[in-house]
Amino acid sequence: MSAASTPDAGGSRREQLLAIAARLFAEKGFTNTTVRDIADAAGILSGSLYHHFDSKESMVDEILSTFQEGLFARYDEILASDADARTKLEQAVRVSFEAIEEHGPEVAIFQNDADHLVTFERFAYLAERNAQSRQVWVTLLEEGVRTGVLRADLDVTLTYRFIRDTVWVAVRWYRPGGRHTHTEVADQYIRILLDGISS
Amino acid sequence: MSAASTPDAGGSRREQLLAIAARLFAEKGFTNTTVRDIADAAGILSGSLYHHFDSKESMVDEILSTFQEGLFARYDEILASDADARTKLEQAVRVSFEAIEEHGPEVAIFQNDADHLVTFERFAYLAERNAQSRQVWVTLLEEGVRTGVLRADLDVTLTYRFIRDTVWVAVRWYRPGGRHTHTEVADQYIRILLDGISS
DNA sequence: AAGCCTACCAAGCATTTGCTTGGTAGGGTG
DNA sequence: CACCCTACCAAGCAAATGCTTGGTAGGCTT
Repeated sequence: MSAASTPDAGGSRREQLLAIAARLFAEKGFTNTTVRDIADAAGILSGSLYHHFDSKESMVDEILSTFQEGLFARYDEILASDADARTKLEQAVRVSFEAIEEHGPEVAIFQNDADHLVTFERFAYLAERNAQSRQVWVTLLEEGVRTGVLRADLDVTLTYRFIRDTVWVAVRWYRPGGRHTHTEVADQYIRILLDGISS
Repeated sequence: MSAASTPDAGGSRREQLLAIAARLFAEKGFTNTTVRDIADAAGILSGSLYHHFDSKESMVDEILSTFQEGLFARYDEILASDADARTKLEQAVRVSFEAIEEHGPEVAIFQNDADHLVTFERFAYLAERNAQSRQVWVTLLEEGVRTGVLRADLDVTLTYRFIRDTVWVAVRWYRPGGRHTHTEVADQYIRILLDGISS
């Protein structure tokens, strides 16, 4: 096999630059990160970025769409499985914390900048993904209520919002290699979500 | 009483401009809101803002410090009361959702821009307030575990993060006058937090 | 009537921003 | 050896940005 097209161990130059950009976008926000910031971090001049990408927008576009494609493929797997609602709910939570572990910058960008980006036609798919995500959680919650594993008096919409927000906002403080693994965090979160903190 | 200094029903001109700025900062972020945006929304030219304020920074400074002063006064009241830990925890949650109801823009600004602002010396007090907030929740949780109203195996630090994030992130979707009052949202949240969603 | 204060306008300046243009060095291929 | 491709540099442009400066209109006080 010829390694001519991707000579670097860390992926193609294009992928390296996207990883650098993702980290900066996550740290400082999309609009607050300049193309000069990205170029400096990569050790090149800002103009040189335009050899690889059309625009700053196309960078964040590729970062987000690639990430979401992978994430929703995993959600779909869970939805399609024949486990009970409680198990599927747990799996969805675990997959989310796994995404924070493996794709922290992408999650952070989506959390911080999606509202702004979605106002451009180019990023309309972000709104669709949002609706899709809502569908995943609401479906699982309703199935849980119907099969009796969740409280019958649950406000499904409100609960969906609590779960969505709590899971993803963890990207603000979770750091790989820190005091807890993402699996431990997911376990604790699932315990609180299902059984509460009361004794 | 002379009404010479505050002729307007909606507060002084200064306060009006701060309210306009707060709304825009919350919507688009601090750095992504220009002084021309604020001036346009107020119906004046951007230069005229500098008759009222030293800088864009001093606007967000006044917005955040005023808000936090009021919020932490309420937390202190709760901490000083002689109710049991569970009641105090509930009260702290209710006060937080009340803040979202009454000071949505301020909460949103703190959530979205505090990380960035705190890198300037001028906003060092934001980090202190953060530590203070942590102290409030951790104190209540530890008291709850000690007095037996909360599970003995609770990871207090992790639980604190879950509560803090879940409560404040609600500012992203909660809208006054919407389908639920802030009191109803607080009730549902407390129920989930304490008892879980499991049947 | 004189002076002062509040609230604003009109114009512009220095810097930063995303992006463009024309060019070059090095390596592989026919 | 001629050709081409990838990856970059050097220089700069138009627009946007925070903020400054000098001035004006209207009301209140003395």
